Parts: sequence; structure tokens; C-alpha cells
Amino acid sequence: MSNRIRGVANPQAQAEVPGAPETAPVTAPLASRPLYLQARDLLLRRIVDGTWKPGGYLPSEPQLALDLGVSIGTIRKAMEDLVGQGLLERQHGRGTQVVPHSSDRSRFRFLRFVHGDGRPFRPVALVLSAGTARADAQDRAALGLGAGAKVMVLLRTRSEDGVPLIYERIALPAEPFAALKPEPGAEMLEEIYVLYQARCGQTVARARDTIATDRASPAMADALGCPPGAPLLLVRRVAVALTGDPIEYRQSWTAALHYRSDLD
Amino acid sequence: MSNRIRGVANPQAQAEVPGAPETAPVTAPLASRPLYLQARDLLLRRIVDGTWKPGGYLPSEPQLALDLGVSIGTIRKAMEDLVGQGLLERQHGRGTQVVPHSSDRSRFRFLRFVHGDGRPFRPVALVLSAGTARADAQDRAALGLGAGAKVMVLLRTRSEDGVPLIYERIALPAEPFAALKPEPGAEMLEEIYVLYQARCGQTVARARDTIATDRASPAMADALGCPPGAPLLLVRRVAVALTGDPIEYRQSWTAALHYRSDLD
DNA sequence: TAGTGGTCTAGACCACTAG
DNA sequence: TAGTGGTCTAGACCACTAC
Repeated sequence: MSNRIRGVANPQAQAEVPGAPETAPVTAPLASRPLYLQARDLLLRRIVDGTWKPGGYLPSEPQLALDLGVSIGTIRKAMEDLVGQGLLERQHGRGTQVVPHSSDRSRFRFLRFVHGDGRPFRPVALVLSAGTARADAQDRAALGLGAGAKVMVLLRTRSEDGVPLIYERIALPAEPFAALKPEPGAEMLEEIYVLYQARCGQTVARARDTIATDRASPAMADALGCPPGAPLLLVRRVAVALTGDPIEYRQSWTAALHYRSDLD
Repeated sequence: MSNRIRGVANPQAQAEVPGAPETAPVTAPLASRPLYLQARDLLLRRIVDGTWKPGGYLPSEPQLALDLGVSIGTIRKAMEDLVGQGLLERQHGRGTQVVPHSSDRSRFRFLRFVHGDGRPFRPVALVLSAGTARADAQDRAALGLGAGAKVMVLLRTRSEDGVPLIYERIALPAEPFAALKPEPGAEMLEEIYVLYQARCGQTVARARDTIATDRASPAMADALGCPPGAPLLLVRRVAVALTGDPIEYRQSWTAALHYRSDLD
């Protein structure tokens, strides 16, 4: 048995020695990476490139095993890894699905805001303004952009029962999110990560949050109905895509809400 | 093959029908729980009850498979689950170890404080006071205690380069932590979870953090060198043991530090 | 060299979903 | 009923650690 998945790993080696017998590759850097990791990466690549879309089903295990030329057990091990990352979801008797971002699912994959008494916060978002601008230093650092790069900037509030509780600024790299087309004044009932995925093909895989205190700017005070300079909780989030590239830098300010990690 | 691990799962069924042939149990509630889950629970129980101590090694896979009367694959699956929870650590060629709480490991299993510029915070803790008291309402709610229950309360600061940056109150259920014996004025170089484990046999498995803003009380202002009433970041943590019981309620106040979730 | 965990396979049988 | 994933086994071979 060859030491790599057919036509998948080390394609350059294949290209360098076309038709060569299956001997040790000339350069053998990753040639012996475990098959299940190669399989996992291949599955991931097909998810990223859209071969299998969010909400869609993968081929069955026996089929994938045939396709990749490995045993079912190896396929299963590759899948388990992606299931653990929250990318795939297996349903007994039905199949294996690429997990779509749904508001419900997002609620449990990331830290989230709650009321002071622990009640969940169920917001409706209202877009205050949207447009592209030159990325500022913080945006560039968070998103790994060069000087002069453009970002789409959204300002919005998130309200419950008509009461705005969060003031939010979201910066996104301009091109991948050109199709987002947020409309000022529009209400967003869905979790915004659902829109990233549906409109822009961008899937948020993980996020890093940094929490600090801040003071209300006039704009925040106006939006949140608190005095300027009032102490606020500030949550900064950098979200990364399946590829590991940062795709969202978000700052959320709130006066009344708490932020929670659910049983880490 | 019997449908349960010998002498482990459903011992009451065994007791009710001693010497009975291996037929369906009279009451078959959990009789068909997968073997690997039964094996996982057994391993967990032996970790909790101290059969295998933190830092110690488990028997080898073939040995455990023999002991439990299951195949190695089933043992591996049980272990993988516990490895995923951070309870076990496998070392190729050496064995499988019960993970001891070390300061280094803790740093990556929980949310943590960082400096505003992202630098890690490496504190030394100083105990201000320690003693037992009647649990207040918040303590009881967090720790699941009844009215009149006693808690050990620690007040301490956490400093870097001699500068106190965190003021902290820790409430612990009195009896399990009687052996902690914190000494006011003592410096704690180790992560306190190491002490819980070493002195009291209590292992913190998971924690839930809730972050809010607060105002400095006179005591906090005094300890942190900020004006009374200054806005602070307040992190409340409820930590639970391997058994799932809450064993620590901690409140941490800071003026300068940020709090961070590292990638999810 | 002996013993450990790591990878990979092949196949039996079960449980769930859908038509 | 056909097809899917879930459990469980048995065994081969490899790679790492220790002595």
C-alpha cells in the first residue's frame, strides 16, 4: 500500500516523477504523515473549497474509503477530528453533514452575553451604518492586514425588547465580504455568522475574545442611553475562518450585560 | 460475550441474581450502554477515588483490556474521551498518565488574565486573610450549598513585579478544603489548583466564568492602589470537580488587566 | 531488547433513518 | 428493506521510551 492518499498528499512529488513506481519520494518531508491526517486535511479542503456545502452531506464512509483508498476506520478517525472541531455532524442512519452556522449552534460554540441574573440574551441587531474604509492600526493588527488595506466597517446595536444593550463595531476584510451588503436600518434577526456563510462563503471556525473595561464614547452613550464616560464592558473578538485566517474583528460594548464562558 | 464490563456496570443486577446465567437482566435500564462508556466511567471512577493518583500511570492497554474483559480498541476509545477532557495524557512508549494540575497546564485549560498589550500575566499571590465563615447567598448559590453551610474564604492579591493587579476572594466548601491551611501573609507561587489537588485531593475539572464590570470597594481600592469607586473588571468563576460538584467560587477584580479566551 | 502507545486494516453485528 | 453510522473485536506492523 502506498504511503499516501492517492492524488492528494504531496501532489508535487507526483508531478516531479510522473509515472514513477511507488518508491520513497525524492524529498520525503511529509510523506509519512499518518493517513488519517491526510484524509482529514483532504476532507477539510473539500469543505473549505465548497465541494460539500454547509448543510450538505458527505459521501458515505464506505464510499469515501474507496475514493481515498483507505479503510473505513481511517476515514472515521479523520471525521472524528472534524466532528470535534464542530465542522461535521454525524447522524446515525442518515449521514454526515457539514455543519451550517445556525444561530442556535453558534450560541454554544462561542462565549456569549447573558443578563446579570444568568438569563440568556436573545438580541435583535440593528445596523446603524456600514461602509468600507481604510483599516486603522487595530484592525490591521487584528486581521493581519497591510498598510492601506480596506475593511468593511459595520456599526450596529443589539437590542432585546426594543432596548439597546450592546453597541458594536465590526471590521471585515473588504473583498471577501463585498457580497455581505449590509443595509443601514435593517434588522438582523439571524446571527451574523450565518450571513457570512450564506452570502460570502466565509465560515467562522474559532474565535478569541479579550475582555476589558472601557468608557462610553458619545456615540455609545447615545446608542445605549448611558452617560458619556460611563464604565462599560468591552469584548474584543478576532474570529478566524476554517483556513485559520482572521476574518472578523469585533468590538462589543455593554453597560448591563455580562459575558460568559460555558463550562470550559 | 456479556453485555457489560465484569463487576463494574450495574452491580446491583449482579447482586440481585447471583450466579445467574448471562441472560437479559431483570431490569434492563442501562444494560446496553456501550462498553467503551462503561469502561470510561470505570477509569474515571478510579481516578476520582485515587486508585491512580495525579501524575501516576495507568496500567497498559493490554492489561486494562484483560482486566475489564474488553478489547484494546474499546479501552482506547474510553481513554480518548478522557484525554479529550484533559484528564489523561498519553505518551508514546511511556504510558498513560493521570494529568496533574501544574501551573503551566492550567494556564491553557482556563480563561486567563493578560496585560493590555497581550503579554501573559505571571502573578505571585499573597494571602491577605483566610478563615471559615457562614456562606453568604452568592456563595451558596454558586456552590450549591444549603442555608447555614460553612465556607473557607480566602482574600488575596496577585502581583507581578511587586505590583498588585488583582484582588481576589475565593470561597470553598469548608470540609473538603479543611486541609488547605492557607497562611495569611504567605506567598503562593503555585497555581492554587495545584494546592487543591495536592493538599485536599480536589481536582478542578472545568470552570465557568462570568465577566462583568464593578466598582472598587475601599478594600479593593486599598489593595490595588486605585480610587474607591473606580471601574474594575470582575471575573466570577465557578469551578467544578471531576465529579461535577462545584468546589470553588472565585471573584477576581482588576483595573488594568484584560481577560482572554484563547481561540475558542 | 522489551514494553508502551500509534496507525491501519478487515469484518461482524447492531441501531437508526428513510422509503 | 436498503443504506447509513455506531460498536466491538482481532491482529499486524510501526515508533517511541527505557533499560
